[in-house]
Amino acid sequence: MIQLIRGFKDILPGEVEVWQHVEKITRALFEDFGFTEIRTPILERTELFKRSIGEETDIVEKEMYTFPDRKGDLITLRPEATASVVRSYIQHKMYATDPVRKLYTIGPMFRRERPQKGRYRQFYQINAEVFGVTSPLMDAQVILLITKLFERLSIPDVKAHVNSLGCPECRPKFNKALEDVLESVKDKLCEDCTRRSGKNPMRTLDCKVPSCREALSDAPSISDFLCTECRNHFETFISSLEKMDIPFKVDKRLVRGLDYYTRTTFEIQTEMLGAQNAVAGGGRYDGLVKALGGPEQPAIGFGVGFERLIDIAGLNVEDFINKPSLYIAALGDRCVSEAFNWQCLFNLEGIRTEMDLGGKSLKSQMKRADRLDAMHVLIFGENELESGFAILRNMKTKEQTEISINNIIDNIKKLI
RNA sequence: GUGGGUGUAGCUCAGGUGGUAGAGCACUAGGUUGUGGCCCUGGUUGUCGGGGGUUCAAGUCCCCUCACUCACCCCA
Repeated sequence: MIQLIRGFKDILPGEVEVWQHVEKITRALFEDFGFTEIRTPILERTELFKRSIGEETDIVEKEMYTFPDRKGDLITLRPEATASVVRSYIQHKMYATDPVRKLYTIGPMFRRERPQKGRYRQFYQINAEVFGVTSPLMDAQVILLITKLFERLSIPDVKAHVNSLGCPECRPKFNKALEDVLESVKDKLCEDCTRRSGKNPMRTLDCKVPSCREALSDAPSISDFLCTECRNHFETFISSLEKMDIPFKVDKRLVRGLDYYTRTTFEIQTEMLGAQNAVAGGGRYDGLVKALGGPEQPAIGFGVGFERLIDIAGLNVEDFINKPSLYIAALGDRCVSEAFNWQCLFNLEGIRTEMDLGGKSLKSQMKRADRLDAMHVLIFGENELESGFAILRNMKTKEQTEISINNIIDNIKKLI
């Protein structure tokens, strides 16, 4: 037997209904906030991800599905959505008609990591990006949007963690100060942190190894190094979160794994996912559009892990499954072929109707109608064919009524 | 990439110290010659994850491998 690929997953009937429900809620909310959908390819030139996410990141270094196509060009299954959306924004010169664009997309991402709870090699993300707005008010609105999404999906116990990573003006000063501290405690750091110290010192801040946390307990905080503009930006952001009554926590150790972030970053965390505590994450990336060859346009965006969302949403599959409203139990060849016509007509009228074409006994047809949870059963055998009246049984009340076979579609439409 | 746990019927799982595979549920047929759920009776289903080894004999012991799962790492 051929099995699906490790870390990949079938979404089966039953689950799909829940997915559709979550998508529906998401689209409605995002569109109310002025977002429009964009769909980009899942394959892009490898270069795009290297330049946006960063060469030194774990994603690019060891998690991407990259391979040469038949001409030898290196292409990659997208590990995240932002790079593609930015590419598309630039390529189609969306900034020309109106630099302010609010885009969302829902689709699969691919990362070759070891699978575990809440982590798949193909996973779905809801993504939203806002281009062309510098104001921190937009940062707050983005958090509001995520918070409301969770609220509408009745997701309990999530908390927004927020931080500022500064900008190309102030971050180097912070990095310098951090590097000095790292240098002074370098013999206490774990192997990973030693490596990070040189390449990406900020990432040592979210190391979970206790000895590293201890060694870095009085490491400088980025908030002490923010330039005036970044500080103002962050403060306005915080105060507008407060004004909107959005619960959040300033988390100075919140650093993120992608290089393109500037200023505001955030993560929505939960205790319900085992080791994976982030359901959503994102931030501002004011330099990325330009870095990828576009004009200087600020941007902010986030991704929500679809599987993780569904994991903690506690939605009942039963509430979403589609039950037939009518089951036709026909007996004998003549009745089956007549009933078959009716079934087609009912379906075309929007009345979901099931029947058995295999010549089964009435008892077994009733059993199946029961299993499918059909509301009504239409019984139609030789007796009914002769009398001209079929029997309609209500499966809940067990009430049975005779229905004239002439105009049976209309007669039944009136009753169910 | 590293470590732990688990792989037996469609599902949930039994199968001391090796002796040739079971239960419940599900499915199906009948009891009820044309009426579902409850009850009763019968029936179907297995490459015991895969490969190799030890043995007269392996679901059981040994080796290898694969998958699932949880954790590290990282992230959605």
